[in-house]
Parts: sequence; C-alpha cells; structure tokens
Amino acid sequence: MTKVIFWGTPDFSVPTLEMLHERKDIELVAVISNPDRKSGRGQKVHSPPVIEFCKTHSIPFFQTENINKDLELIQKIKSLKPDVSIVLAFSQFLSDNVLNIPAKGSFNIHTSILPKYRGAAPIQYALLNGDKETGVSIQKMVKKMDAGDLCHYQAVNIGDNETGGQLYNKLKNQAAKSCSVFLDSLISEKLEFTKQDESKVSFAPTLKKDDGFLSFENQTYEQIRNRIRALDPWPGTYIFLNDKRLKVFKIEPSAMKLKPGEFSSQHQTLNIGCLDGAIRLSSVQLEGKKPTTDTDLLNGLRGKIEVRFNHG
RNA sequence: CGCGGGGUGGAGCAGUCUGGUAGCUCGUCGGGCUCAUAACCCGAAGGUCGUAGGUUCGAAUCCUAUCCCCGCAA
Repeated sequence: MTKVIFWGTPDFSVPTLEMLHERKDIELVAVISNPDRKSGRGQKVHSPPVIEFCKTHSIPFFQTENINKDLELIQKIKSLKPDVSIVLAFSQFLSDNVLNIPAKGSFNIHTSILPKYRGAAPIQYALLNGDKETGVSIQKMVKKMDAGDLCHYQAVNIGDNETGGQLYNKLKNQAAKSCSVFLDSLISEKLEFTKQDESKVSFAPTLKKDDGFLSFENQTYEQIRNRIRALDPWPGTYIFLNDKRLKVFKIEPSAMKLKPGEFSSQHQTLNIGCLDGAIRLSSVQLEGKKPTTDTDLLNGLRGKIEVRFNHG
C-alpha cells in the first residue's frame, strides 16, 4: 500500500481524487483543502467540492487557510508518514518543509505541457493563443512554481471551436488518467525524470475579470474568437451596452464594412469592426437577463443603444 | 438576512408610480409586389399579464404570501 496525501480544492480535482479512492493499492491517508467559504448567490457557505467528496466517501480530510503556517496540521501530516503527496489545483503554495514530508516526494499535476504555461490558468492560455494541443504534465514539486523535473506527460488535442469549459472538463478527466499511469510507474519504481528547458518557459498568470473585457480596434477576428472561447464560461467576455454589462458568447463574421472599433446596430444585428474585418456579436446576454441573440436583444431595446468600449 | 435586475401571445420588450378589459419590434401563417431586394406592401392567427389570496364597481397595474429565472459579488 502506498500512502498518499491528496491536495486539491475545486471540482477539477475530484476525478483524480476519485481515482485515488478507488485504487486498491493506494491508501488515502488524508485530503487537504481550503476552508469552507461563502460563495454563490445568497452568500451561503459551501465546502470545496473535494471536501464534499470526502464527506460522502468517509475519507479523512483537513481544511486550512495557509498550510505553511498551520504547524499543527504539518505535525499531523508528518505523523501519517505518507509516501507521496499529489497536488492538483490546491491554490496554495507549499513550502519546502511541507513538500519534503512524503518519503517519495510531492508531485503536482499541471494542465499544460511544461515548461509552457507555468501558472494558474494554463487551460485558458492555450486557447487564447490558438494552440492546437495542450496536455497534462506531472512534475516533482520544488519551491519554484511549476519548475520541477517532469516525470509524466500526456498531450491532449484541442478542437477548433473548443471552449475553456469544454477543455477544462476534458483535462479534468485526463488528469485522473494520467495520474493513475504515473502512480503505476511510481509504485514499480520506474519513474524517469526530465529537467524542464528553462529557455522555453512561458507563463499563464491568473485571469482577472477585466481580462474578459473585449477590445476590437487592435485585435483580429481570430484573436477575439480565441478570447471568447478561452474565457467561456469563466471569467467570460463582455462589453458595455447602455451602461450595463453585456456578456458575449458567440461571434461570427459580419459582412458589414466597419473601421476597427466602429459600431453598428443596423439590420437587427450588433456589429463591430476589428483589425481585419467586422464581427457580429450573435449570442449575448444583458446584465440581469437571459442569453439571447443580438436580434432579440435589439428588438427589446427599442432603438436605445449605446455601446462603450472602455471601463467607466 | 451580501447587492441588484426580471417573470406580459412563439422570441425580445413597453405598459405598473398617476387602477378602467393589452401595445411595440420580430417571428409564424395567408395574400400582393417583383431592378426599394441583407427588401417592401396588405391581412390573419395567437395572451387565464409566474402562482395563490386580498382591496375595489373594476386589478398586468395597489396590498399580502409564494414559486421560478438572471447579473454582481465570493
């Protein structure tokens, strides 16, 4: 039996946790996650999805605001004498003295082909850049973020119209599969490590809400299309219309001739010029309303239309 | 008690403050036009105004309760 500690928080971590739970040669000695937090409409307190899974499957778990300062929990982990830590979307950095507790080391599952896209949003960055493939990497963690030696990777194809949400789900399941293959190698002592090529490092920093604010005058159709699908469903892309937030879900090429940044609502459609043509915002959602087509939206607005391409 | 918007013919909305039997832009169906053509003209069908109760001669509109949808935030 290999004693494993699993670190994770969101739903993304759950399939991998489930895989660990089901493997008979693995003993999940503890799962560690973030504390319960208020979230959602109504601000009710919710447990992280990983914790929900632990509760329904009677898996021992701990929640902490900051593992590096939680000396009590660190002692507890040490007493469990784990063989391996597996970290997937935990959202806290681990200091050396936490990383070094497990006898065989701490490993992180990262959703890009490292050294490309180190950081918090590798899935979205692959789409933002129009990449045709990405993947899952597993690295032996070091103090420097996502810079450890690689011991497993699996490429994953990216569809031309794939959204951030779709790729997220695909990689969520692939992470569990890859982790299982990785564990086979680890348990049979066949792991091989490769150093990352530091000359090829790139970063995928955490996305902010503002990253979803669309600009048109300095972007090509393809760049805008990639941004919309990359940030779908989170954080989502938007412009302002009548001083309200207008989410943009789908675009298509517009036959109208517009200068970059120029707006037109003729022919019952929303059209904006970009660097290499014009874009129709065909599927949108006004703040407080349901998603609709641009035509339906304009029908209801009764001609009162004012767009804003900058933050007020 | 986190903040806020909304539920009206198939769609998106107006009307609600200042009660008096329902309107706009589309869509659908029928007809017309045929160099106004990403169109135009004429006509038609289609609504228990989220639900329940109350006030009133009369409620989409006022009062009470309740269900549902959505944006922010986290």
